[in-house]
Amino acid sequence: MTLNPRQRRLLDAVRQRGTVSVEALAQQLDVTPQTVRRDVKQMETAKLLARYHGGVGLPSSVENIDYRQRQVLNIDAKRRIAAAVAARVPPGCSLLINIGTTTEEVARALALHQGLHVVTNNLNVATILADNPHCEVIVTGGLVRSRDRGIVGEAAIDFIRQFKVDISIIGISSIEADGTLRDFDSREVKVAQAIIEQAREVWLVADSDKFCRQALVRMAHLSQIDILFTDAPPPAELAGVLQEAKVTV
Amino acid sequence: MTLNPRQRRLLDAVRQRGTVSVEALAQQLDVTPQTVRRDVKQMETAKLLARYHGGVGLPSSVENIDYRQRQVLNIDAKRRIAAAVAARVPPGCSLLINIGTTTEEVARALALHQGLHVVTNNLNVATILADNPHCEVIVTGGLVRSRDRGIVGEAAIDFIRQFKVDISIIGISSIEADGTLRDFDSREVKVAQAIIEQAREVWLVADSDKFCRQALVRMAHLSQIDILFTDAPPPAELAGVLQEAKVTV
DNA sequence: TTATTTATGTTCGTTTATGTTCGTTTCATA
DNA sequence: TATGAAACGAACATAAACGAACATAAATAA
Repeated sequence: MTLNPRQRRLLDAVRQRGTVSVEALAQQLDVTPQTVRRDVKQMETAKLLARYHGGVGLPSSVENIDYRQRQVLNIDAKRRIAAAVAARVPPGCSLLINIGTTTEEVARALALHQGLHVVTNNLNVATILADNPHCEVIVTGGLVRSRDRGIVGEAAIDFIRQFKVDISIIGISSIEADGTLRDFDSREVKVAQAIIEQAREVWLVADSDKFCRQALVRMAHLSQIDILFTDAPPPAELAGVLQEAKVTV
Repeated sequence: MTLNPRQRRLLDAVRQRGTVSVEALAQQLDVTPQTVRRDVKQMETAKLLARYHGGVGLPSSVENIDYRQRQVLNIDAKRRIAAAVAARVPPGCSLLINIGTTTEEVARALALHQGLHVVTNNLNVATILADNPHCEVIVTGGLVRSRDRGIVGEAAIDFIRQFKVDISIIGISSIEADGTLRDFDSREVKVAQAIIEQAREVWLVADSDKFCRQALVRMAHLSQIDILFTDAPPPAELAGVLQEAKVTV
């Protein structure tokens, strides 16, 4: 289905807030609740959202729920980060992009860039960028993790080692106060390390939620990062560590 | 399509502002709304922008249209073929699945199978099957073709050569009367050949449209196929050639 | 020049989106 | 379980947008 601007705003509002009442949507979109219902009805049949008595929510969908929800978390911040990254990516350069919801937003933001060469181990990123005919997309081989459609494993690492790119764009699960970067999955970490090694420049994208989170496996240290893109000033303890890196907020 | 200067300005205005009303465009371009509509109509069919009642916006993301349309072509037949294939795939076996709309339907039909091991060079198949947690999905590395999200190139072939699977499921563009199987893209053909070589058994899926079509590049011969799944009896000339193969209709 | 095609404006009947009203359904709570 | 308030949806009303058909002017060809 093709969405008109109001429907798009509606969808954004729901994605951002998780669940919204019809009344609130009506007020926000400046139409009557009846109109909201009509929109919602259509978008429900298109599986874009789910409705319940009194409001609207995201579709529970057969797809991986927790990933879907995580994707929604902080979507605004991620979009802003993605836009900032996209603005700095020169046309015609080569990129390595890893797994993560933020990096997926980056892929979306790059949809209109010209002449990019992108290597990724994220099926979603590959799918998004494959739609851009001015973009050469190379996907790594290997095992697909169903949770987030990331590709991990030795095969993926070997594959990545074939390339040397201008910029690596990586997402992360946690940034500790001393600048240690961690993730939850050791296989993913190994891939990310390879991605870091094969790039002339490394950009980290992380919304502010990541600053105080805990994760298991050490991936790298902030000193290996050239630019950090985020949406809020990092906590004070980190500020010192960040001296080594150039930071955009 | 070729755009005249006014249409170019129109497109610029929409790109810049996101969504614009027909009325505003008419005023800005100094023509009547009717003319704007005529322009917009053309540019819509050229997928340059999306229209809705009252105005114009950017096309809702970038889906590969002609592929989408092809996907719908004969969808019923493809579903039936896919169901027949799925019914014959034993649980826990290993599969190689190549590019094609029919093979994608097969992937959908396999969504509930248990313990499959699937290698594919089709991003769509990988995405569909990755949603099935009881299924191990391995995607080949290589260049993503934006037209249909297939992965082609030397890297993909080398990758496939690492595996030896129970069954290969391949789609095709054309089956000639003498049993020659052809496709349009030589890169895709090379991948398909590798897929055939690495399987203990080869299943071909092809709806009846494929029987009388022409295509460029020779991929294989029916004698290399073990089972052909289709939706209508093949033409008489083919029947003889099919003696070598076991056929389900 | 004249004829023909093309692009645009004009008119008007048709469609669409949205608001309004009101009877029905759903939900929470007594 | 009964009851009332809130939410819902069907039906209708209306204004805006749309598109077909025709008119007209400009560009092009003969």
